[in-house]
Amino acid sequence: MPMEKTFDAAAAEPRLAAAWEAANAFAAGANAKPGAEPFCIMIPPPNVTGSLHMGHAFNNTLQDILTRWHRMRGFDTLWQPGTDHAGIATQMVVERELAKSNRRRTDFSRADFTRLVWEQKKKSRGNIIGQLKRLGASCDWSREAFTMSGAPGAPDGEAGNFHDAVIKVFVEMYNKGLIYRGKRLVNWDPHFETAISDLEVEQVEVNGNLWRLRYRLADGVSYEHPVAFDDEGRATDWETRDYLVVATTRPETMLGDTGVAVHPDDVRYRHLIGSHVVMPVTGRRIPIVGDAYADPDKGTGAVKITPAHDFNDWGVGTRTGLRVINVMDTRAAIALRDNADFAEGCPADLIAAAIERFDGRDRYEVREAIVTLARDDGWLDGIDADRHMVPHGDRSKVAIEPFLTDQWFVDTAKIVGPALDAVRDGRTQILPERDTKTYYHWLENIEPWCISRQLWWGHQIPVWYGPGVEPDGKSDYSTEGLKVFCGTTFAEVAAQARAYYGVASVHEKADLSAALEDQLESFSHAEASVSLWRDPDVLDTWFSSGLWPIGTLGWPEQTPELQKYFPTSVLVTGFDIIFFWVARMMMMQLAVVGDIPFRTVYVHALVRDEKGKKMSKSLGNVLDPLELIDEYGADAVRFTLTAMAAMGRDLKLSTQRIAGYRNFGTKLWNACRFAEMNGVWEGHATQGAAPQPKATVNRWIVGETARVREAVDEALAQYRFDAAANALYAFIWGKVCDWYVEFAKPLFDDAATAAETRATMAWVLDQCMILLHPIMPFVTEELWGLTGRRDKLLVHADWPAYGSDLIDPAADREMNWVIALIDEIRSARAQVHVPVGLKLDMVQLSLDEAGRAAWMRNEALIRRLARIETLTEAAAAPKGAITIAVEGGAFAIPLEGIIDIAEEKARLAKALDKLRKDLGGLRGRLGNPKFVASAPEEVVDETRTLLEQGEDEAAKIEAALARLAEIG
RNA sequence: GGGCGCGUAGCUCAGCGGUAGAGCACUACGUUGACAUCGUAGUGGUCACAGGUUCGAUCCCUGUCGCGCCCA
Repeated sequence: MPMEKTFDAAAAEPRLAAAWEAANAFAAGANAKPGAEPFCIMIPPPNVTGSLHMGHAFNNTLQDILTRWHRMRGFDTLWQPGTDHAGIATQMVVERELAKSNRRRTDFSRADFTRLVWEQKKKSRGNIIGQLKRLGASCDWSREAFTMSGAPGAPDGEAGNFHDAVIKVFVEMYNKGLIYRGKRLVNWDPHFETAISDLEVEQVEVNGNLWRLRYRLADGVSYEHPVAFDDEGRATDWETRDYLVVATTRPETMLGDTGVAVHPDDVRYRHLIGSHVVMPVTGRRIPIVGDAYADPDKGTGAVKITPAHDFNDWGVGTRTGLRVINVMDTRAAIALRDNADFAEGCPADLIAAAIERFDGRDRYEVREAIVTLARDDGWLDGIDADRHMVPHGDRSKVAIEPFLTDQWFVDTAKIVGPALDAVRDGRTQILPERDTKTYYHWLENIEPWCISRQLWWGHQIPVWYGPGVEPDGKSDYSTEGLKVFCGTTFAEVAAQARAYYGVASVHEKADLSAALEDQLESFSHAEASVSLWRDPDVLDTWFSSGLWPIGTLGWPEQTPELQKYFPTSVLVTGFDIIFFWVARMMMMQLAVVGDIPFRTVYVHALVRDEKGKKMSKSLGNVLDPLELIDEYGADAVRFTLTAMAAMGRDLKLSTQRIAGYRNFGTKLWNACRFAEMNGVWEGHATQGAAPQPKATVNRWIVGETARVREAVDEALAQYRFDAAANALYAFIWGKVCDWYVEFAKPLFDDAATAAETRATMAWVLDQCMILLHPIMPFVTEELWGLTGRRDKLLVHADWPAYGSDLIDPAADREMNWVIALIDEIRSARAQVHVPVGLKLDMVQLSLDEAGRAAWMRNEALIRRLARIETLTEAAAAPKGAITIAVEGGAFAIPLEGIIDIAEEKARLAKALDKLRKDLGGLRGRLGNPKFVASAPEEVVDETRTLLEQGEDEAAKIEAALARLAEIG
């Protein structure tokens, strides 16, 4: 059945994908040569509930190119797929679902809720995986991993040991002192009611106010505040104040103020350091402290200090010994009732009034209320509009609160060293190189990593608490006094506890109160026992995905895959997760197994819309890769992303561009169709070696093929995906289709050349399919199947290794001359408006030896492509002819009566003008003795040659012009 | 404020010490034995600006201007 005119991507893609799957084509080690070197890529696991966006499409296209390329080259290749359980994101999906029927997470038991999330996981997993498959991602799908596989409560079909790996790492790091628990100010997300890490906080610039509040000085103190200044900034007038004005963007936090800071060198205030103010509302007496954090140029120079609700204030409080008063609950509502810290040191009536007024209300409501109160009571000094940064949760999009809680931290300072060294000494290479700076900068200034999350979906922290034992033998159940047991299972922990407490039996209880209850009961038992309860928190998602390289390969089991594929070869990822993921994988792999996770990290940029805007749902400029695949085919989308993947640069995607590359696929398709019509594929089977044709044209295209193979390999070896794509585009369209296919037409008519041309064309087109396959897998696989008897699918075809040995320099020169001649004739014809279809006679005025030989050998195709009827020799050009000057010769085409003499004059004059300009430059250089002396010899030689050729050509054009002048 | 980039044809971008390229867009012509998802020919650039290094600078260095991004 003859080929269709175009490739039907929509129909072919599922069929081809099924064929690959049936052949197990992507399995680890498939198509590996004996003793092959391993090549392994770990997919950056998408969120299990996610769907494919343009960034994924880009990221996975690049990985697939590398994977397919290596697999075809016979490497022992593994592209490891999987998904991430994505703690907050996934829990959010389920909670949103529940909210539709007015239910909350807390309406369920933890186990029941977790079961719902597992169900959601099962339901959504297929989405993203199916979408990756539609892109053509050649992952070993039989090895699909999940960051929570094997976790307690995991349903059937979720076997695996990733959970074991995560727990084991936590326990080991805890035992080595790399993980600790601490009461610290953390970023608290009031929406999800959990701590988050620094990285999950986004700074958002918002329009707000700077409110100035008057805090009354205690003990009758007053001071002179400067109010007028001379030109040099010296105070010239003062007023007496018995209050201090502080400026704040967050008035509501004044309820937790425990100090006012001024700069120790600030002449306005420094004498007040050590004095006190009495707070409005609460009547609390708080000190004025000196600290360099107070910037004399910002606000009023005096800043209220709330150590419990601001990171900077926490620092000031720590340095100057201020109290810490927490006035908010986990949802960022003001919490004053039964708040002993708050009540301490304040008059009871004021406390009662404050509770009445503010307790239980949202932070923003209280802000309004405080400002109103301040205005009414006369301690609002003023309001200035102020634009400032407010930290927001990257998932919840609500303003985060610095919040004082007990959390678990990785002591990153202790494990950062090896991760820095590995990049510094080149064991791991980050590309583009500038991203190493980003990596260094972050790691060199690394902060402790808060890894506990107050969520239910995730790896529960393997820590159990029991009572502390005081010197007098009493049990201590206070938060600070608890004894921590860390182990991979309760049995392990129970053994530790039995030894620690010297008791025979240890029970596990749900929480502290259940444990206490049990403990009280145990007094009535004969046997001494202790009850422990597990830390309810789960680990940051990135803690587990930080173990992705070893975890997916089966660690802690010493699997053959781990032996073979670790350290992995390349990580392909976006720059936005260098900190989240890349740096942490480096630190953790080095800390846990003492080796780098990957040898190369290829960092790519962002996919933007065609105007350069970040794609976002709210802007409505999101291009959905799946819709694009539906419309243009996966190959077109892939090729577009590849061609635009200049290292480290954002790519602006337009559908026009995708359509252009879809056309490129069609172009190759039709070249193959042309071949089919000319019997090229009759009896064709994959050739092991390149053909050795005799005709110059065929020898030339074989050499060009060898060139592009080298270019593609070199480009891919350097991760220059764009260069690989462009080299193939230029070769297939610009060389094979534009010239070779055209040249072949007359060759097919000649019995002497037909056979070898068929063989050559078959080979060349095979090479096109092979070389293009990593970027455009579908159309090439389809063509491969349609065009010959094949032992293997194209996905497993042997990648060629031939090189410049196939280039025949003589054929190269000759074909370049032929192409230049055809170009010249076509250009001349078009410019003097000779109808395209008209066949003309041509006169050869002069031609050197090489030119004559070239003409002889290629006459048929020159005549055909330049539309020349006959060639005769003559010493001089006939009247009314156009002149064609080429290297080594000149031709004329008589066009008397057909062309406009003036037009031909103009054409030649223009050509001559450009030529003279070029020659002027060349002469100028050669005339400069310093150039001849200093420039490399080959550059000087080349310049001389160019000059000679140019002068020769100019002479011919001048002669032609002179002739035209005679005619008038 | 600190850091990293980027300013090349109308647009999107390659190039990078030897005198400027691609795709798209645009103009004219055209169904010549694959392809109109096409062909042929063409228009279009003091390579942001100013200095410096060099025989020679779009490319290297310095500064200026403009635009992004990241971290505070």
